[in-house]
Amino acid sequence: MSTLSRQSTLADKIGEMGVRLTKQRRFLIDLIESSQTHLHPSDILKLARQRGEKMDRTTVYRTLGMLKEMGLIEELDLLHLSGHEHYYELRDKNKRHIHLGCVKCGKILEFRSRLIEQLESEIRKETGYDVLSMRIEVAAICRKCRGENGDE
Amino acid sequence: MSTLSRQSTLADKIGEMGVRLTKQRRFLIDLIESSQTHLHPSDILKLARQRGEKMDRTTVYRTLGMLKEMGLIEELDLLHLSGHEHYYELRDKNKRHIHLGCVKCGKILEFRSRLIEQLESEIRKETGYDVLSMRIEVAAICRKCRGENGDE
DNA sequence: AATCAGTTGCAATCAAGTTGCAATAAGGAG
DNA sequence: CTCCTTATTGCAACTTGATTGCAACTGATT
Repeated sequence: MSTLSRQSTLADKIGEMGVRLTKQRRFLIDLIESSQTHLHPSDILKLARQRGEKMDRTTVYRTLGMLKEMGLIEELDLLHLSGHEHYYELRDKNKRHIHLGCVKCGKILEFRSRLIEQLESEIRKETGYDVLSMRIEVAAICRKCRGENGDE
Repeated sequence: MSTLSRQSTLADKIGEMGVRLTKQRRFLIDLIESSQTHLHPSDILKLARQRGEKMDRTTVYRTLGMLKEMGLIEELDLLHLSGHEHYYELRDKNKRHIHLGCVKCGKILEFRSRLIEQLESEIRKETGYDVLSMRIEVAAICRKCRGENGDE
């Protein structure tokens, strides 16, 4: 499940775009491609250091910014349920999804629906805007937290 | 179009909740209720100072935080098209809308659709989560900017 | 192997938002 | 209308997330 388990699509794409594939970029890309969770810059930095990679905060921000500009990753706020950092995930144009966060326990659930694509094409049709990306974040209370305690 | 043009619903609600209605809160509430645009903390502070109100950054943040907690205003990121500040707008439960931002000129368009309500009830039904608020922000290119210049 | 523009790391800086606490003022009691 | 209590404000210091300028380094092409 790590670095070489599958070909890095991002690395390929980046190479094609004439961008240098440095050790740091390779590490960050592998991390995002293999991660099951939403990562934020300090996560990435911490993981890099744990694995003995040389990596600076600045590089993390710059690389994430670049990947975002290229449309390869998606930036999330996750409703700022904890801190104000941004989170990042691999972009998958064919599988738009919603992030549903519980304001009590902080758990993030991903939710898919064909309504998202419908909404997107409605926007295109009615406004004439060219949609690049959509961010749908929902603040909610999960069943467990609702059951446990009415307030707090 | 200003302060007294209509009764402040927010001020009433706040009064009912046993919260002190100070000069600063009154000003901020009036401002948000009468504003046609999305305001961020430094806008509010600047406007207060221009009108000779005594107001501190801290108070702006605290008051916005309180109104947000009470569910009376909505917090937006507007995709961070300019800076990382948060924007605020009056909450209107019956009129959920999307914020559509042009990544080139920065213009924000509001867009309504019955698909939003459908999406919300679908989430409730399928996940069992109790939805408190939804934030839908779309990065796009407006017709004008697309026409003018293919890249940049 | 040599080259060199693209990248990185570091230190300094910026910007947004928060905290602790003394001074102030809202609004109910008398 | 004045007093009193306590919530609220303003200020200064601080924290956190992100950015910038620049010298040193390195990937990849010759």
